[in-house]
Amino acid sequence: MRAECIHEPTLRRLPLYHAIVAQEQEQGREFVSSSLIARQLELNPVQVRKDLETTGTTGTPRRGFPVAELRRRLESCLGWSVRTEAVLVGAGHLGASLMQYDRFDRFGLSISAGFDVDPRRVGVSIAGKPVLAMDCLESYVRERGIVLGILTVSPEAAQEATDRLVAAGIRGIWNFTPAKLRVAFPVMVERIELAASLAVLWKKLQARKAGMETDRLGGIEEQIVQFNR
Amino acid sequence: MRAECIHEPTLRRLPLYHAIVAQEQEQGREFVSSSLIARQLELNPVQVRKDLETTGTTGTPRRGFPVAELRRRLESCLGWSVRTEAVLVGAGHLGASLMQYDRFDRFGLSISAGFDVDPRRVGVSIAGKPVLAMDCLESYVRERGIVLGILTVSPEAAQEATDRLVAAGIRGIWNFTPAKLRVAFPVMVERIELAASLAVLWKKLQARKAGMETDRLGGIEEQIVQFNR
DNA sequence: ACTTGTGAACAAATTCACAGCC
DNA sequence: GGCTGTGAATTTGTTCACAAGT
Repeated sequence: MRAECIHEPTLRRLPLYHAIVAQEQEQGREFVSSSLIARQLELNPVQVRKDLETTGTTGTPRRGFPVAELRRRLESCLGWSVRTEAVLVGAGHLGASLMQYDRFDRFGLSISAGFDVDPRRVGVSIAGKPVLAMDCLESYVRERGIVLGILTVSPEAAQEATDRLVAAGIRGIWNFTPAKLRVAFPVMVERIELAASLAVLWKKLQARKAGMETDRLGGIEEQIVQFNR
Repeated sequence: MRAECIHEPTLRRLPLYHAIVAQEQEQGREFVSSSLIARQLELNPVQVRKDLETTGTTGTPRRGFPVAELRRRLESCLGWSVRTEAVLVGAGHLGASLMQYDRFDRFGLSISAGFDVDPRRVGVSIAGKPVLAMDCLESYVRERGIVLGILTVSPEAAQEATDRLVAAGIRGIWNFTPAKLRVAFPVMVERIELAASLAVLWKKLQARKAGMETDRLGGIEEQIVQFNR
């Protein structure tokens, strides 16, 4: 709906809500409350309500939010109801596992082909999708009007692959490499930040230790638990 | 150093700074300025300075920050200077690609073994690391005092694998599955949020379209470019 | 009781403005 | 001129407090 006014922190929480809502729906529940969701995710119920409000769903007091409608709206806000075709560049182990990952279906994402420089990988098919030679990339993307590229090449090869995707007319790149990609304006990049995630985990582990010490001294424990989001 | 007072948004940017600093160091540069980093990452230079300040590095006017020291301190804050052993559970395609991923070395992470329920995967070795049967998990973890588990099993198997890791005395779990894991307090979980990342990318793509329309009407373009972080 | 929904208060994060230095 | 460093202002995000509905 007015999906552009959902701010990023909220957007990033929506998939979590969706998982719970879907699970509750499968168990036949018709209404779900913000506090139920909050409890399971260790979040503040008000935050959950505010987030759900941005999806346009309206709950009824004493009962909660209607599960079916909420799920539909979450999926719409997440962009899961629109099907988008993507090509994947770099059909190594990581690339292959993404090509096989059937869950992308629910996210509205379908990978229609993989590309690789290595001739030994070219010609095989992974999960029914062909792995093609890099020569075919531009024509394939252009002919099919593909808008999204998934990048799972080595970091050294990342920029060149990007340039070719951009030249072929791609609009967005989902970057699984640690490289910072240089792209011209209208192309959007979203990177999976492994290093950042790991850094946060290291910090949580440290905080845990610190927390347990203050704990022994009769300190607070809630703030530590909250880390575990 | 006083790594506990680094807040999360800053921490998540540190790997980006590190990549640039390392690159500049390899090119023989001795000083790097916050504005140079900011330009490359499309960030605000003040933010870069404030972030770098939390690492304890102090720059000198007109020259910038000393590259070698800055890099060392970044690595220390990121936890890359401490070596941590991990086990990986779920040696499928994704698991295998993580076991082979040599870049984890720099992050202070070393995966010493993989575990899998599938007997066809057990016994092989990936990147010189053994893939063992799940029966051996607890004893392996306990004997070696392993603190970190990497979870790359199917979402259905995630909770059970988690319970076994926790029972074996693991302290943190790096969760590559979409499952929300239930763990007892002192265990910390950090999840790679594919769905959230993809949702953000969908939104960027929409925003791009909207941005280009307002652009045509003589609007602003900077805020859109900023998305591309 | 238990819920939604919301304005106000609060906290966190970012950006601005400018002083000081080379 | 270009740079660091920092308090203040601003923006953004979260939580509180409470009215209202069932």
